[in-house]
Amino acid sequence: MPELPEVETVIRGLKPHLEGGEIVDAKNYRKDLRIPFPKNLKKSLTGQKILNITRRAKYILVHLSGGNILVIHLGMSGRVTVISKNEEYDLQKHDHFMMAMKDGVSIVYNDPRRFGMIFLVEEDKIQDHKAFSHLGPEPLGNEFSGSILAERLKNKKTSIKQALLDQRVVVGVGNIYASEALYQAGINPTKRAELVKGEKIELLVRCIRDVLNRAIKAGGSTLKDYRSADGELGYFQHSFKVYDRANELCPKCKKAGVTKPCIKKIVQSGRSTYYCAKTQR
DNA sequence: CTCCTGTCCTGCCGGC
DNA sequence: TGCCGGCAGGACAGGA
Repeated sequence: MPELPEVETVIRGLKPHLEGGEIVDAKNYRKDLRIPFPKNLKKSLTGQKILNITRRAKYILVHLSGGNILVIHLGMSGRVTVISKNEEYDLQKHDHFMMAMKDGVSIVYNDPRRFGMIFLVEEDKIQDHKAFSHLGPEPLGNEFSGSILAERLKNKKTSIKQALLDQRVVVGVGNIYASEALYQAGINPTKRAELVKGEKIELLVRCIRDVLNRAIKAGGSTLKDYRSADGELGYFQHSFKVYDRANELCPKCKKAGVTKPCIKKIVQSGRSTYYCAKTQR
C-alpha cells in the first residue's frame, strides 16, 4: 500500500505522539507478520525512550534510547493508529501489535495481508542488515541526481518502470508513483532503462521528486483532519494523473484538445502500469 | 551478475 | 443473493 509519501505521512503523524516518550508496554498478538516478531519484544521495548522517528526507504525507524531501532514496514496493507489517553479502544480484526507510552498514548499496528514487518536492529549495525544493505539513494535527498540515476540505470536491460521499482536504483518509489513520475516526465514505461539518459534523466529526477513531494504535501493536509496516522493515500489519490485511470483522457492530452482516451493499462512483471500512449515516448 | 516469475495473505469488486 | 476469479500500494527467494 504505502509508498514513500504515505510512510512519510505516517511518521509525521506519529512523531508528536511518540518522540520523547517512554514505552511502558508492548504486545504482539500473533507470532509473525511476513517475518517473525522479535522474541522478547515486550522486554526489549519496555522502559525504552523514543529518541526520534525517521524514515529510510519505506521503513519507519523508531530510534530507542538503548541503541536499538524498532523497524516497522507497512507492506501493502499496514496501518498505524494513534490512540489517545483515556480513549476507548476495542481491538480490531488484524490488529497485530500495540505499544503503550507512559503518558497514556498508545499505537496499534493493523495489517490484513500481513506483508508488513516489525523487527529490531542495533543502530550501528543497520547498514549491514539485509533489509538495508542494498538500498539505493533517497529520492528526496541530495544524493539523488541525474548522474547518480544514470549510473544506476547503466546497462539495465529491464524497462524503466521496473527499474524505478527496484529499491537498489532508488528507494521509496512504488507502483503508483512510478507510473505518475514517468507520465510527468513523458517517458514510456516500457523503454529500456539504459536508454533513458541526458536531459531525460534530469527531467525524470525532477519529476520523481515533484510527484513524491506533492503527495507528501497532500498527506500532510489530510493529517490535520485525522488524528490517526494510518498512511491512507489521502487526497492525493484524487490527483493521480494516470494511475488507475485506464481509458480516460490524461491532462496533457485534454489540454491539447485531444478527445480520444489516451491512458492505457499494461502489465509489467505482474504489476499494472498506467501511461499515456500519446505523450509518453 | 541480471532479469523475471511466483509467493506470501486477506479483502474487495465485477461478472455470472 | 452467492460464488469465483482476478487484482491490490511490497519485498524477496529461486530459477533461467
